[in-house]
Amino acid sequence: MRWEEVSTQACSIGKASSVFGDRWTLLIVRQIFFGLKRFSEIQKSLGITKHRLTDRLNRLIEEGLIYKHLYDETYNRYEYLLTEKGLDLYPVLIALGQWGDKWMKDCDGVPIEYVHTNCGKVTKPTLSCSCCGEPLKLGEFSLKVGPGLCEKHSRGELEGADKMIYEKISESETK
Amino acid sequence: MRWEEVSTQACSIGKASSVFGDRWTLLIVRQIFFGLKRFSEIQKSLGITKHRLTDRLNRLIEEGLIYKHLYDETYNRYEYLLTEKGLDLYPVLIALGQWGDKWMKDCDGVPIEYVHTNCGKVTKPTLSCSCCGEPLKLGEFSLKVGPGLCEKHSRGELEGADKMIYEKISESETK
DNA sequence: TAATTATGGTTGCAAAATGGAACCTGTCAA
DNA sequence: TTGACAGGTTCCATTTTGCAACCATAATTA
Repeated sequence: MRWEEVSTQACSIGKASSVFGDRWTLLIVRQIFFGLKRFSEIQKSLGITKHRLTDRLNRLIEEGLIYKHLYDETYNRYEYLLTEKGLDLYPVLIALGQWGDKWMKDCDGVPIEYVHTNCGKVTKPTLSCSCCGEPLKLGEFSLKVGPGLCEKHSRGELEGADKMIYEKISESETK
Repeated sequence: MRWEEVSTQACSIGKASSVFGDRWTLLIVRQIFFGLKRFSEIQKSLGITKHRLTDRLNRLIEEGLIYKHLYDETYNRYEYLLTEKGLDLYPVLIALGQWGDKWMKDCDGVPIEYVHTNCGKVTKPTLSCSCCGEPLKLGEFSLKVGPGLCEKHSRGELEGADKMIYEKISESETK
């Protein structure tokens, strides 16, 4: 599979990866999420070249994750803001942060904490079941072929990664 | 910041990104997570070149996310398995999948579903507060400078992305 | 008034990462 | 003894990225 084909996968993780499978994109989204909205802020903070940043911001605009807002007409200054689609990445950013906090920590402790406004406490966000609300732990859930893979399989359209995922998951289901 | 320096960030999302900031690494982890353990399975399913796959697998071993297991001595066959550190990425994979399900879906529906063994239902895993158990929605949590950033700031060690994140978050805290 | 600085870029070229294809070693199966 | 498969390695072309210089506009400073 060439890189351009990655986005054509049925698997949602694959599709999402096609947007974030490069050095900077996720870090740029992080910066905007944390409040760095202007070109120069993002560029200086990440040390990414302007060239590359222009490229990535345009890509993110094309993908509908951010939009450009002219906030000062006389100065002609822009800020980049997250759309609903972009904002909705917060579980990914938080999950990645939690993983980093746990597995790549240094001696100074957690760099950023999250305060749940409703209960007022510092929280370590956890994945939970949408039905029963219990934490979704490893080993307490199983994978299942969904309608998306199933339909494509019956039409004989599955190939590559999707096909092998289909096979592995159906195999594990019958066990 | 050069790419090699990304891993030196205090921010956990940055550190985590330094492992996954390339085209294939996260997809490889996904394949192993979904049950594709062998070199040739992963290689064929992703269509990645053997060269690149060797590279990425070695990197993942170095980082402690996977290990190589000789499961057939006479044939000299290996499988790649996730370590605890690698398995612990499941919330990231699931969160990314949920985002893709929502924002990059096609007409056939969700490709993969998760069944919560405890309650028996198909679940859409959600981030929840570790203290009160309520779903952690956008706008219902705030960011806070944690001990990691705080210590480094008082020692004057913050720079680049970390420094600007520190400033933005302290600013939002006082508001 | 002239020179300098800040923002938000673009352009051109060198360096690094990636992809494609061929090749290699060990084992088995026909 | 030929072929096939697993699990790689090597070499080279293509693509992506990084670096540095440049540009236009507006504001600030000397």
